[in-house]
Amino acid sequence: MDKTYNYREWERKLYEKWLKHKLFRATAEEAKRSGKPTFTIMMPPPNVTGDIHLGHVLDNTIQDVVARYKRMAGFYVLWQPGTDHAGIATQNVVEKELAKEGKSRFDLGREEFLKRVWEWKEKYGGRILQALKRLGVSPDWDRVRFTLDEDYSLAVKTAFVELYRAGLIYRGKRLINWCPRCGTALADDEVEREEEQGKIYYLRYPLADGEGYITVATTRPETYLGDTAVAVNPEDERYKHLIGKKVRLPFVGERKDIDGNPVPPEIPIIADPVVDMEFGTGAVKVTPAHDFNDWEIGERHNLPKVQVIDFNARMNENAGRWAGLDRFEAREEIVKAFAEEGLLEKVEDHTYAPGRCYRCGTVIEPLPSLQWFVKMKPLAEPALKVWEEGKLKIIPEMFGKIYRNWLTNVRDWCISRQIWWGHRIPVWYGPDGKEFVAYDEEEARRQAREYYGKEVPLKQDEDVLDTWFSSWLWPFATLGWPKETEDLKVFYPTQFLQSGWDILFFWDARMVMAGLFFTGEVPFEVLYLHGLLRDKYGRKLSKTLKNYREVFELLDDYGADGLRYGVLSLTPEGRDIRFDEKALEVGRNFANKIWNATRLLVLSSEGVGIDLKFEPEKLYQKWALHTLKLYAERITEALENYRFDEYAHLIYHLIWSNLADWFLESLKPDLKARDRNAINLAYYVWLNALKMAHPLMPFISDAAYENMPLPEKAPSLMRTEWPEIPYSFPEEYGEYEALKEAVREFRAIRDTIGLKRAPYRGEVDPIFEVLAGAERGEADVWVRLPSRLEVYIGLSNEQRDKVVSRLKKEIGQLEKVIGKIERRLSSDFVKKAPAHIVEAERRKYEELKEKMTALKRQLEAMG
RNA sequence: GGGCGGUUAGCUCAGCGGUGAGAGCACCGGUCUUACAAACCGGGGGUCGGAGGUUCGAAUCCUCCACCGCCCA
Repeated sequence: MDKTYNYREWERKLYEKWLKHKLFRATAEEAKRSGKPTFTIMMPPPNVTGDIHLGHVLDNTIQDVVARYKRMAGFYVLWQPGTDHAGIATQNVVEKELAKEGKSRFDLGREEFLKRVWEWKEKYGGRILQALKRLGVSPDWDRVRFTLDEDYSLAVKTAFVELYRAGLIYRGKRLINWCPRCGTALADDEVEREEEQGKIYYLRYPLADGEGYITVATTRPETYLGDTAVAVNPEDERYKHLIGKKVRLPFVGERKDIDGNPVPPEIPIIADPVVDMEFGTGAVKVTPAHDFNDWEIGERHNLPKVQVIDFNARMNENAGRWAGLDRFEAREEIVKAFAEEGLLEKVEDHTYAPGRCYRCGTVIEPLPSLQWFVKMKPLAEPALKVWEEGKLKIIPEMFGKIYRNWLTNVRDWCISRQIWWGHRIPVWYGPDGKEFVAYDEEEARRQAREYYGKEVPLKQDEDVLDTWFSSWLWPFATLGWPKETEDLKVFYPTQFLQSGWDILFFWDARMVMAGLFFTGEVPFEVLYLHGLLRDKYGRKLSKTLKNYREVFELLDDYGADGLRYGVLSLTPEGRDIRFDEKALEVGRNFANKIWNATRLLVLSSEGVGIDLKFEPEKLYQKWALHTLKLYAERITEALENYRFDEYAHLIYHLIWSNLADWFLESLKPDLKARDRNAINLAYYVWLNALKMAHPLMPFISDAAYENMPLPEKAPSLMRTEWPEIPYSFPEEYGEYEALKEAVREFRAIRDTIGLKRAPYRGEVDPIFEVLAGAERGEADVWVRLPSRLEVYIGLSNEQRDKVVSRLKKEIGQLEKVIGKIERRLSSDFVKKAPAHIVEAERRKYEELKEKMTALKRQLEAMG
């Protein structure tokens, strides 16, 4: 074995081996043949043209831990991988490429453009999955699905048609979030808001009937051109007398509303209770066509809707002299015009939160537009119910409340996107605009023939569906739905789904809705949400800040296991993760520790027949077996409860702090003596520890396993059984723990004097000598260790003074504790606390008291 | 405005009613002890955000306050 663990080489070698043995493969036939219960995990499909980042590392480490653990625990595991077509993001990437050639997608036309995107996808689409392999993850790569696969497209069309026929999809003219850069509508949750510094403008609107004006405050003066009312609070004494009067919008001629009807520049002053009297002047301009609140007000008061900004974010013909200007240029010009006429009262700095496109950051423009929507209420209610009834478990619990809050307030979902890359909406229109919803054109034609009584030309909707409209079908569409496949029967519903909390609404909640609606099943038993990775200062990881390193670099520097360990051990339950490379160092060192400990075992047992047969004899051996058992129980529990950070810490503590630091040190004399029984016991202990490390650190554990001369071996630890340790030695465990305490105290005293070895006296297991650096011998004084065991360290007269202060300190501490227990034992505690607690407290008191007397006597004897 | 969290050692976090408050990192001192210096041994360090309350017992439960953060409008 090499002196240090060469992870690069082993990672490559082992992954090849795992693939060669088809260890990740999962088929319905084999699942049935195995007779095992199935356990299905759906990989959140990464963006097909995206690059791997730390979020993927965390995502996939968690899934791999679960997948490998469940396989070992006796389940037949399917981990379904795949990628997502990420409509807007991918289209953006290709459009950017085109832009370099000076072209737009319209220059190419739909068909040619899509060809280009597919080319791009073929070229780069496998990249992210390839990158995941370096992490050592174990999904069934033979089943990779893509949301634009032919089968998958059928699922999407079916979903659309079924929802439409159930009356849950409709087309309507609504105010939607429009990204002028991406040129598409967005769903509400695709809009992000963050506070920024802006300005608030106070505009004077002259009253129509003559003298005076009313001042409105706005952050978006350019939309005044589309104002159709001024609203005040009905309780507002300042404006009560103005309600019902009209103002005349300056510089405005006749305008047309969105239905083409003329709208005059005189607009009413209306009263509406939503108006905040404290904000600005207490009077607000109402622009129903460009603001969601105003849209609502408009609906209530039957106001016309005047659009003044077009889909390119330019002012339209309703803007009169400003028509054709960009909306922000128009703002400047309009403010200037108001100022010139003395209609600008003032401008103040103002913090506000404009909506921005989550894909490109452009300020979104609310625009009235004809779009397709999904009615969410009827889908949300059952999704909420299954959680309330415990049929869906959300971990950590806190997110359940957030899930509930969202589902309770959910609004209709705008699913049409004005882009080309995606699932084209399966709707065809007749010459009169009549819509025919069908799986394909042929069926639409049939419907049209029936409707019109003759053949008419049909035109398919130009738009595509929101990507989430395809990914919400992922748990069953990947398994063949709507066909009734064997896969679906065997592997669905699934057991475990994990994601970052940021897509709880986008994806997780919607999958529950879709699962219930289309299959009548909760699509997964457990929804596990983890936090988002941030830098060590708590900032989001971002390309512009460059506050992170590439995953490949981290893999090179720390190895896959180091990265996996580091990321998982950092992950607190539910909260965001402050990423620090230091944690990866810990992981890398841990892997190296495992390697070296294995090396000790292997090198020191050459020539000894390993058959894993042994009899627990010595104290340290029984302690080790008991420790192994304790940790196996705790680790299993942590994994069963999806407490991954705890799992990471437990396995670290077992292997390093217990087995390496104590067990292997205690074993050394027996190794030297080539004690066959001791060595086989050690192999047993070590093998089981490696098994428990395997889900988190598959490479180093398997590398160690490969190096161990065992009678028979599986192709990977993943194909071995999860440990259940049938040994229990509570007595000896306690005894050895006391011995550890004595060893530490002996070492500490020896250290303060600066000795490498020191004489000792007392009844202890012989291993004490090895561990403590103690030997039988003579001394001037014998000092009792402040341990439960009666062990003495022998000192010369000169040395003892150095120890006195240490003893005094220990006595002081003990006194405090004893005092506390004394008070407790003479209080109501004795009467009211449960008997076994009181009993334990009494025992402890006696023990400490005894120790105290011994120490005090000792101190006196030393003068 | 509605909802959800957090505040424990210098840092990141665990502990979430049973009792000298833990881990890793950082820090200080020592060590080439033949698996490992990516290591070993030892050490210092916290009035568990504040104030009340419940309890025999509170970092842990309740109330209020302060500060920080997230989501939705």
